[in-house]
Amino acid sequence: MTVGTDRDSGTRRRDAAKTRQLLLEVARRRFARDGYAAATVRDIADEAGVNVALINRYFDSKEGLFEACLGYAVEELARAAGDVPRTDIPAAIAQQAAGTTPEGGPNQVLLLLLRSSGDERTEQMRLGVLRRFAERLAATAGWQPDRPDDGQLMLRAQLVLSAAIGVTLLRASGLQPLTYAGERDLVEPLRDLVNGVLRATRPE
Amino acid sequence: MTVGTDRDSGTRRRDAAKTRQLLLEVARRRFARDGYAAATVRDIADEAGVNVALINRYFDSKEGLFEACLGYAVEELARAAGDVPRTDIPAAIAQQAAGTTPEGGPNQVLLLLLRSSGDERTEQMRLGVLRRFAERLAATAGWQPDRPDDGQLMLRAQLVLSAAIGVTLLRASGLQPLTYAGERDLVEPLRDLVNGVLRATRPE
DNA sequence: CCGCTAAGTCAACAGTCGTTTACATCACAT
DNA sequence: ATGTGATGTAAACGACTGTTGACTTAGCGG
Repeated sequence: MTVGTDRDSGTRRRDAAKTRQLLLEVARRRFARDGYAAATVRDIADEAGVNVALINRYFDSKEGLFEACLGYAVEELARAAGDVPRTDIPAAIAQQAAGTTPEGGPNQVLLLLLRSSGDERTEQMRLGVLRRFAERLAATAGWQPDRPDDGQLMLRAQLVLSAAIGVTLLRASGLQPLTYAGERDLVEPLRDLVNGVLRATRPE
Repeated sequence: MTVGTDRDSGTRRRDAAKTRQLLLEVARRRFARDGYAAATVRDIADEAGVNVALINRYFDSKEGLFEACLGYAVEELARAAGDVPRTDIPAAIAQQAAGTTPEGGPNQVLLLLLRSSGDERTEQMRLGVLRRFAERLAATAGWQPDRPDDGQLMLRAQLVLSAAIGVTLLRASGLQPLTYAGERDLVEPLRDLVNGVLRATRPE
């Protein structure tokens, strides 16, 4: 083998890229679930099964680790938004929301977008993603970047975004039946919500 | 005067009830804005202009202070819900949301409902308020406690609650134009949202 | 005026936080 | 096989956390 000998085939006991990735996965879940301040680097390192010092080695600081998590969220959200055929927003929202469970399910991207570290630069990063996301939502209702907007469309788009984020949060809180509603249960009500907010004042 | 002499008329330099109240007000704002973990007892005490030890004297612990804040939120929310004529939910939501500003405005009750201390008992308290709030919302759409619900109505009511909480959160994040939208700007879009979600499948 | 209790302050405690430094160990090239 | 840089570990640092006990002082009754 080209990689070092080990009991497990094809894996190395020491792989910087792999442990870095592992730290990121754990940190994303912990930051999303507990928030920045409540999530400690020791907890993250322990759950990842590595030493605490590696966080500072690979990410400089706790803040750096959080920023890396946020960067991942940005990419993931851009990727998810890119797949949406621009007509079925509710389905996309339902999918995102459904991926968030109280146990810290597979997908907590939207939750991460709400956690704050207090750092100004990270905060701007966060706001930028939210703004772009809202613009994309507004575009589905006829909003255009150059054309002067009276603010109504963008405001309504941000209202939809609010709902998407609120659903994710309340699901994480364990509120029933919302928490244990499947993706399919969420699509229809969300469609009514989006239509109500965005199509209500649509000119044509 | 029956109260002790002081430069300010009618006020005492030492008043347990008053300082307790002052601590509560500051704590509510700090907990709502920064979350439980990030808000330190020293910061709260300093902003209130009193000594840190008084927090433990009056509220036993930081957890006790947080619980007291949550209790206030419960009362405040019940009071606000009591005034609503049960027909104009959107206006009430808009009012609550409008009271939340990024600088930590006059009203952060909904924000407080999302902050978690990790304590199990406090968590149940939090969930209880959310549940009751959702039930009240569902009732406006015809839901009744005894009648068996297929989950649709309650789910949709919780969706509205999600939107209300999401708006409050995003406003606190500083997202524009949502953040600087007045109460009057919010009412119409919120009405469309509530109608879209709750009236869409209404039988009659 | 004096004393006693309530109200508030002060300083320190033990624990935990993020971070750093010095050391050990593995993987690979030579 | 062996040295060497990359990878991971252990232990400690100072700062900060919530909390506590002893102390001081204001306010009221006598």
